[in-house]
Amino acid sequence: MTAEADFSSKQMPAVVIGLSAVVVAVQGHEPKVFIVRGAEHALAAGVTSPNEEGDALPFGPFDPLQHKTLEEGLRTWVRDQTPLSPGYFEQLYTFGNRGRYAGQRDETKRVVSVGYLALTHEKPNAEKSERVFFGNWYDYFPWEDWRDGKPRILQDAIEPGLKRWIAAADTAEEKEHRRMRAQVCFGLSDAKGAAAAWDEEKVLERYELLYGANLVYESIRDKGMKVDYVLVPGRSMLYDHRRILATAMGRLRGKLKYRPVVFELMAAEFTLLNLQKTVEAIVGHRLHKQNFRRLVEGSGMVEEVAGKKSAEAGGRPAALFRFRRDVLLERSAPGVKLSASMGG
Amino acid sequence: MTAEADFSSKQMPAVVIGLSAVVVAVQGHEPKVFIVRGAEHALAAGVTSPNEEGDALPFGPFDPLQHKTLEEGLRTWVRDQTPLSPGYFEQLYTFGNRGRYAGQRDETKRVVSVGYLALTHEKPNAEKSERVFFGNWYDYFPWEDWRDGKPRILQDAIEPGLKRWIAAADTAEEKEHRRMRAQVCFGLSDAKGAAAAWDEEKVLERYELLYGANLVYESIRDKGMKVDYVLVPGRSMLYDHRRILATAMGRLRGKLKYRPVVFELMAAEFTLLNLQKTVEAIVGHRLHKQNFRRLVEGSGMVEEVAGKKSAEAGGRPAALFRFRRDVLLERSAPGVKLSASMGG
DNA sequence: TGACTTATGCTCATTCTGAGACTAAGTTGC
DNA sequence: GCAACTTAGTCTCAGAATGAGCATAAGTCA
Repeated sequence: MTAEADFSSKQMPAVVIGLSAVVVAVQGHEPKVFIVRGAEHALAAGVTSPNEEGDALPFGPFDPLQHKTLEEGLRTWVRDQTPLSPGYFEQLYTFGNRGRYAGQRDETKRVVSVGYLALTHEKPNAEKSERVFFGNWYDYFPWEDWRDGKPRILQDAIEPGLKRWIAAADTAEEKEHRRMRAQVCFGLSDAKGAAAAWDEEKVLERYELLYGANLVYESIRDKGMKVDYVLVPGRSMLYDHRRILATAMGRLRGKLKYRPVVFELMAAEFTLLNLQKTVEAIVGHRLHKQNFRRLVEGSGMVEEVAGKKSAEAGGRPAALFRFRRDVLLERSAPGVKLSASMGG
Repeated sequence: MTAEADFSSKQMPAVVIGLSAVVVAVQGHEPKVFIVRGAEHALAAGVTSPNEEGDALPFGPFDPLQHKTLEEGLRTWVRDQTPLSPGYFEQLYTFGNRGRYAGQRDETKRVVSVGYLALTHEKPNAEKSERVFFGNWYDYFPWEDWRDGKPRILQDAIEPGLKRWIAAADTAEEKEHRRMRAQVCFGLSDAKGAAAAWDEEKVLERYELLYGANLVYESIRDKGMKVDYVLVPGRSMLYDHRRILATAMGRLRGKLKYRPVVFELMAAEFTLLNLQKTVEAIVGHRLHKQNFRRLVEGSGMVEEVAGKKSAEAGGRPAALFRFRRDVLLERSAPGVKLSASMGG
């Protein structure tokens, strides 16, 4: 036991801190992430080879001289790279794995990336182009959307892929270990046929499992492998950005349940169905309408607005509600409790 | 909107990543943190002036050449600086505030610190010395221990201090803002006398408020101030380590409720009272015994062991239980639900 | 006007909680 | 050996929260 921590030694290699933002909005009942696409961006970042192209999150390096805090640095990059001004920021996680930052050939310049979650309300007319746009987050994680029942991709691609991976284990012990992980993450039924439940918050765990099983593009890319089988469908991202997105999705799905963060995604006034659809978009499954209403109204987090709304599809016009901002300052503001319900 | 992220520019100042560990154990029904004390340690770290001395967490810099991941680096430092081998690690938060790393005079060498939480079970005979020991975490946060009712320190020091701070606001608006924050964090009663609830998870928010109100030593130290009033009692720590500890306490208090992490703090076999006292030590308030038992037994997380125990104080011997490790692999393993109860 | 759509109110059985009474099985003092 | 005390463990009970569904209200559309 020797304490020889030494911050001052000259031989400590420089570390660059990368800041990435998962900027989330819900448009047309679909969860969206702000995406920056293209080789220019990658080139500007100086960490990829020129022939790499793909989707990325808004990101940039932390500059200790300019930015007083990490979050301030992040806000600067978001301001520079997006037309948005999210009202909510939250730090997610700091990733420092070697080899997880594709294109980074120079090992002496290690990038550690700090991921942030930002929430905003943007109407669908927000700036759109080939290079910069809001992408549906289920394009990157098709297996996470259970709103119309269990996604096909699970039977069609993931379960076979995982079974192949399990079978390829060297030892019986390793095989059992893989089986367990698959069961916990994806609810794969075990030997006895007992299927585990799907936990919608385990987004990162599932992605990491697919990465470890070489079933997503990033694992192939990072390890420089060639594969002769078909990868699991779903868009990939540059660097470790899909992992950061997975972290954001899991975190947001969890946070929703105990903090009133949904309202950051809503317009100033909204109907309860609107609110429900937004929550459903995030958590990826449907809710029981009447109970959702009871919960939200009973929580005291919203107040009714005088006018009515009808522009929606034909049907009885819904009452408009507004978030009571002051509850943020009251007791520990609760979230939106939710319980699965596959039926409408 | 310009994307000019540039990771490769030479002028980007070097950033050193500091890794700090909050290693928690519960001994004799008291929550403990592993502390490294002394000027040598601070000197070795090269970031403080020689005349500074105080309590610190085990910590050290992240070395990108040696450590494959941040967590691996942290484990190395914990191994080197403590006699422990915690079974549970979790990343807490990454702090990058300028001026929050005391003694750091050289602004070009900015330290960003990544805090980790580690849990371990250690009997009270673990290595003890003046320099390296387990300290009661309520020594650093006396106002967080409500096990014997509301701590005196709140009326005696904190509430007067906060009132002074509120009164010292420049504008009426700022005054109201301060009042609100104090109310939310500390349950200070508002103008109408309505007292808000105490949320045991808001440990960090409370510490930050005291820091901002210049009521703890660290705020005075970091800003180089002189004060003519008495600070709120409670041990301080070097650097931003008390803030990291606060983060750990809040996180652990929250996590306890939805993940079975308490068991990391327990011996292999334990009585239910034992388990309850451990939970109480962490969350800082008492629980209803019968209901706690009902919950734990009903959760299926523990199984009874054949033998009985009696070594405890005189009374009926309690049954011994053991954590069912396999539940970690089952569905989303639940935590220990708990509800306040001031009575035994 | 009738079919259809969405909003909103209400009921009901079940489970979960918080609180407490009560019984069981040891130890300690005399 | 017995009274007094201490901790363990069972059981009850009322009220709140939850999950599911029925019924009615208030619009649109053809």
